[in-house]
Amino acid sequence: MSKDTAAQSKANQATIAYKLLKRDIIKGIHQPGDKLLMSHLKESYDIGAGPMREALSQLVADRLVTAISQRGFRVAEMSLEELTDIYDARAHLEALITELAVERGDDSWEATVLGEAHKLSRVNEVNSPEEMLEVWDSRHKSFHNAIANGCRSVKLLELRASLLDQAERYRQLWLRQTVFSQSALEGKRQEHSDLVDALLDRDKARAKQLMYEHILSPIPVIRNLLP
Amino acid sequence: MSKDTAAQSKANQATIAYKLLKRDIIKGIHQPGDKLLMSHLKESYDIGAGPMREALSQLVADRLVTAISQRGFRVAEMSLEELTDIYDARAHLEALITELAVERGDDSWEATVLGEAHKLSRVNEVNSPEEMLEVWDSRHKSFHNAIANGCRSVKLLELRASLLDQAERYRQLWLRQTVFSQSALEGKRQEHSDLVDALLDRDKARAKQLMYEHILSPIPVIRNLLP
DNA sequence: TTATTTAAAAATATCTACATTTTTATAATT
DNA sequence: AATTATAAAAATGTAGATATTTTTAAATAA
Repeated sequence: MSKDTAAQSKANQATIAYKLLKRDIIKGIHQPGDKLLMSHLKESYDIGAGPMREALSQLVADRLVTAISQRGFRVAEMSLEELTDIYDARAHLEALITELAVERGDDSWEATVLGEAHKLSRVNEVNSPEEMLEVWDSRHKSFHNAIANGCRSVKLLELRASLLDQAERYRQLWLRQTVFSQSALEGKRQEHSDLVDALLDRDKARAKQLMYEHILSPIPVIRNLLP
Repeated sequence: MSKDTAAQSKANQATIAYKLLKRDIIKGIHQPGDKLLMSHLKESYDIGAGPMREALSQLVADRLVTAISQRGFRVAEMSLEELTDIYDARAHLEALITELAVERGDDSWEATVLGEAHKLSRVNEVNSPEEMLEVWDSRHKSFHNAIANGCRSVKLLELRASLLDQAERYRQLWLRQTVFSQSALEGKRQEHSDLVDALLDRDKARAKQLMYEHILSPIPVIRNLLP
């Protein structure tokens, strides 16, 4: 039995429910503002009320769910204000982390970044559009993670992960538009290439600026798609 | 009945336990690494296992508690590595937020900062040393919050609050040393005064740099006191 | 003897089923 | 229409059952 399977089989009900519910909220199966009825959740995820509440509290900490005492839980709303706020924060934080990565990253960091950039530029041998979406997104994330990891700050990376989670529902809107448009995809390719150049040149200011703009670039697309 | 009292009386068991346990961990009543035995917690906080687990999961999200499935909960360890990591992240984040506050803060922000700075400089009419500690800490926090609020970014302020929570056990070590030393207190007074000058001058670079150094300054003190 | 293995017992964590409290929806009344 | 009473639904909490881990002690091997 693999390590993951073993870990999964040991995971408690609350953890399992947390992962499933988080995935379903990001997928949009539970829409923003939806009431998360305990009786419904218990049935859907085949779990008792106790562990279910535990999972819900964790999602409240993640800001994907809101709670009102004695009145239950709802999927967190999405709004233009929040979109702007999250992306502003992400852009500034990612720019900071990029700056630190250029300062602190070593040779093996450079190598990893280069490798991930290459993999991302070669997303071709896929069968379905759905697979394309999945593969590109996964490699895009790996590429950006590789850059960020250079900052060597556990806490900054945790804050970054928290903002990424909060941005994920908005990102999903942008992702389809981008991956299924040759011109948009080519634009991203160019941005990533410029970014890698600045990183390898150890040009802190330029890398920081490029990353700031790169993070903010999806906003107009998302703004149009927001319900 | 006041709004607060009403909210408190309506709060559920998990929320009450969360607040109490968090306070006790920060106070050091539960020491780093301590096992948080469910039977003991249930008795201490007079609560069932369900809500207690809910409170514990939230503290895991706050990084004040660690959990291992089927093996329960422990108070998160403290370490020199974590001290360095948290304060590095705090310094960079607070510097960023200060920069944004100088850019984005309006007249009423300036006024509030000035007002809080004044209150902090006038911590005198106190009876006991313990009260001194409490009042100075509270006003010091209000002063820094006032500065940070100028950045107008809900999400960055949330990330800041999260790091503050994680730093709190380390900060407590520094606080006593500082508040009970006339020279240390005078040093802080000077730093705050310089900071306010830079903010009101709208000198972004200087304010950012001063804040960065101000946040890092407690590290040597804490390092000496760390068990 | 000392160390290691095994098996049973105890302690502990976790979950489920049910009980209680609170909110919400509906109907009746003013 | 607004208010109150009533019933249904829902959230929250409790107690005890179940499963897992840890401890203990005995047995075996080095």
